[in-house]
Amino acid sequence: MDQKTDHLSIGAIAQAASVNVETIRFYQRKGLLKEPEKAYGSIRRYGEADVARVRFVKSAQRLGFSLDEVAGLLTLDDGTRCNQARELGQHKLATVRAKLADLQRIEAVLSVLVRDCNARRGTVSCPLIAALQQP
Amino acid sequence: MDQKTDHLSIGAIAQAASVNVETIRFYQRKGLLKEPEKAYGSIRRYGEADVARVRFVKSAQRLGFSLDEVAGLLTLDDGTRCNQARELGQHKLATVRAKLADLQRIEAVLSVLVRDCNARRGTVSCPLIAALQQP
DNA sequence: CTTACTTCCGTACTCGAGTACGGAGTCAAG
DNA sequence: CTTGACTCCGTACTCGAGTACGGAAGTAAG
Repeated sequence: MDQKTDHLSIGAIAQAASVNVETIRFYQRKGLLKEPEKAYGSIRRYGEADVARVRFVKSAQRLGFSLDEVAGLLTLDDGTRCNQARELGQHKLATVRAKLADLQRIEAVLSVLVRDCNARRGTVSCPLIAALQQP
Repeated sequence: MDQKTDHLSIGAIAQAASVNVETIRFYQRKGLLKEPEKAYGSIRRYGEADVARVRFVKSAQRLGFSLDEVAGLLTLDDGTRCNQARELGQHKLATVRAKLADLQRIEAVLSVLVRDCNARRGTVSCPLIAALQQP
């Protein structure tokens, strides 16, 4: 990438991306992050692009993507094989929309349960628990 | 619980609750489900209450509760501590809503990316990654 | 130059949520 | 009463996503 911005040690990139140093190394083993060359028998240096990449992994992960899926999303960043990338993007979009629908359903159920819990205070049994009893 | 309805073998309860036999045994080891006594050197029998309990675990799990959290909910099952159950539910609801917001953002970005993929050829940076930089 | 942190790298461990295995014992149909 | 399926139980394995450990080499401040 941009050579002149590759100045961060592994500890610095880890801190910048709010992850553990070991996590950086783990991602490198998984192929999610390249291992930069060590200049002159020295230590590896990372740049802002690497920080962004790690943050991206973490963000996508919070949305329920597995690391393998994130790896797939990251190939969209290539820019050189647009057709394959678009195809992959379309597939991911479908799964995103499915997850979205699931979460919306869950949100609806949970919010009703929590609200009823408030409203029916004093009633014999707890509606949240009762509601979960039915399949 | 109700003795006269305790007639199901472990295979039967597993099937009734749509889980694996091993999952029943796993839940017993976790303390999520009691291990019924075996009547006279025979096999263990389960009742409808046990089926309901397993289904409860599965339902709560689908709402994003971990098994430990489900265990917590189950101890509140006497119905007298609705407030505590509500608090657990509220906390879950907050995390679900956070996920929803993130997911909606990536849905928007991903759909734009897919639509503009071909037009975007040659562009250096990836809007997908850019979109996930915030929080 | 010394001392105290970092990095490097491999291997190994953790944790959650199960699944699989294998040699008993038990049950139910024929 | 035998045969085949099911149960019991312990142990061990899986898989994803990291964390921890430990010795050797590199680096930065005094």
